[in-house]
Amino acid sequence: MNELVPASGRIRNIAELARLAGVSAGTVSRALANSSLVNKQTREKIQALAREHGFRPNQMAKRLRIQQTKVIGIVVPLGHERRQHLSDPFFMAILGHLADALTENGYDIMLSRVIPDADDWLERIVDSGMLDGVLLIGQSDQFEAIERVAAWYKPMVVWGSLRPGQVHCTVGVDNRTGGRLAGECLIQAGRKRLAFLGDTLAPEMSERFLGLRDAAVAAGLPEPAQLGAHLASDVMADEIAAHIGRMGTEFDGIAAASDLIAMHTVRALADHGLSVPDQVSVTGFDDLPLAEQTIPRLTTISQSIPAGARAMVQALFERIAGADTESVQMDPLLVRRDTA
Amino acid sequence: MNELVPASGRIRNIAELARLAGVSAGTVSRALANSSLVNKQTREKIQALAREHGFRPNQMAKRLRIQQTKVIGIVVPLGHERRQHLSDPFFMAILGHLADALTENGYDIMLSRVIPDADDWLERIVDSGMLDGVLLIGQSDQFEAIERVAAWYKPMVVWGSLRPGQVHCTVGVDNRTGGRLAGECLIQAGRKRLAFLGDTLAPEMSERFLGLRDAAVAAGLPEPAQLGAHLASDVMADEIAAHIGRMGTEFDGIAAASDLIAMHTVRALADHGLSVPDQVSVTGFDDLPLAEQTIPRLTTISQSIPAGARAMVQALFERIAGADTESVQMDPLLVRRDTA
DNA sequence: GGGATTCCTGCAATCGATTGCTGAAAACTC
DNA sequence: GAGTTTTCAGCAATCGATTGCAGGAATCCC
Repeated sequence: MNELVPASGRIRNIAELARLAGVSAGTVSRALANSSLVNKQTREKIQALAREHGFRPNQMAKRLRIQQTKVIGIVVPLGHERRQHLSDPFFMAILGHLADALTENGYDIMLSRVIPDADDWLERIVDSGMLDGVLLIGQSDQFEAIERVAAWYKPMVVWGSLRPGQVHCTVGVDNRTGGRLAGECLIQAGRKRLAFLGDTLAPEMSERFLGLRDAAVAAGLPEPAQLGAHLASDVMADEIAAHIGRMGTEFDGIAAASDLIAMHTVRALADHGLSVPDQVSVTGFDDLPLAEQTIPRLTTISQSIPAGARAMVQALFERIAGADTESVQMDPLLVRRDTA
Repeated sequence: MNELVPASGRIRNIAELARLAGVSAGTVSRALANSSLVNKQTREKIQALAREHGFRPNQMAKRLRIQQTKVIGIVVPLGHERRQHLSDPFFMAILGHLADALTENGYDIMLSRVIPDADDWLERIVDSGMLDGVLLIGQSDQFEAIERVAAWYKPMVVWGSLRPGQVHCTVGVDNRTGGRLAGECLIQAGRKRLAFLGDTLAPEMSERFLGLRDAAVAAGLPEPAQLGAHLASDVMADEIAAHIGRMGTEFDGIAAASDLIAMHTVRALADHGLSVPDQVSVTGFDDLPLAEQTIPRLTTISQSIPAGARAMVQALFERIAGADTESVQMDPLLVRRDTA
């Protein structure tokens, strides 16, 4: 009967299915979209045929035509940390929540871990024609590049800190206040020799340090030391161990730049026979789910990751719809547990 | 001069750039691809023009034409665990390594977290025309669905366990042996009342339990208990705490189904005044980077995640190239630390 | 200078969908 | 039964690239 259609083999496109059904491609397209423009019986016949042959229309073609990809890019710029993995737990935690919110709304996720060597890395992503919008996790040291793109590309929301006058829309916590809270907590615990453990290249991080300094200054203490620690997990542990080994009991209050750094710090202190929180107090930053499960449990500054992810997605959707959204700065919260 | 081209505004496509350069669209396409088919001077002129106007060709169109998307789907089926997040640390760890390997080879990553309610969830992903290949993390309870698709869709590699005669290509660790190693470790530590903590719905997990049972039987011990624990992090902690609270000192050797469960277990035991490893021994599974940083450090079964990720990507590339690849089963390794 | 090569460039088909427009057939109105 | 409205299917343009083929111009060879 149907010598026009390859008897075996799968149906490759809408035209083949159309021939099989004895209608035109346009009709098939409408039928599969369940459009009332095509007669109910024809519609159901075509749908049944599609099901039977396991045919599904090519999304690439659809999206090209529609000019709407239903894909959001989630991008982690690793300008200052070339060796950091995607496996950074903070990133992973927020990614999980972003993925939940986006998939619920019918969007797919394209993941890019970018090491910004070419200076148009963000333009390339944004301009690829593959994305309806972009979520950036962290500003890294790429503030300028982000500003440049934000000037003309609206559907982009960035997790990070807010600088006065910036163009791009950020969602984040007030890192300076967070740093201050950590400092105040250490000071209340009677600590006087404070240190900040973590690199300060990314703006978020340097603000946390400044907050810690604010607290120290307000309490009449000397300026805290700043000890670098990379975020790449393979070297972080060693670096922290080296710091702890070198400094001995020079510091008695350590504000870590992240929960992960704090965990490593507690571990390294234990290895040197220093007990937390009896001899040294330690605070983290992020309040990852893990922070509650370590022994001792981590005292930390909560970023409210689920709320942050929701805010990012909401702002992004508004921007995709054409609105202009303000940046969101959430309040950090001190979560007192066992390490400070 | 050029009234054909919108004086302001960005260049939207190759045709506009062609008009600007005074050549045809085809030539622009070739020039941007740096094809030697176009004269060097024209080529450079066009490239300069593209740079100047910040023009980048639309990837969607290119990929439709090329029939090659340079996108790999990474999919986590959550059949048995509807509430599990992407933030599961094991998934995140392997995702990090997969992302590294894929981006190095010029592929983008499309992330899907799927709750398989419709039974053609995998067909829909594989058939979307958006992907050159698919990596599945975990078989969940979807063995049949995966087999069905693997019968006709070659470029797919699955992290999980190997059943005799299966069609789909897996990479994973010998989970049964891993479970046995954990059991032997507990038994060597003098433990006699063993329990497995974790759900056994996914094949990987049930094999780990069977391995533990093998070890118990071989040592003449009674069959270990199996205590369910969901992988969703928000309920896991409570469930584990409840188990520990209920069982008291009924068990003295606990093989956890994952490092995360082990961490929660150690924490819950500490909350009940039970010391690890003095009173109870605990083993994990996965050997996540975290396992080394907890206090006490976790004794666990190593899955060698980096090697596994590399193997998955390599097998996938071979399959994309048309080859048929064998499943890979890696040897698990007992990593003795402080909890058993 | 004539014929053979080489070098470029443009034309038009193609990838696989969607959708505005046109008009034939069916249904309805009076 | 003529005229009007509604329903539904097909045609062809479109999204934005890539690429095989054809052929004109330039170069080379003798």
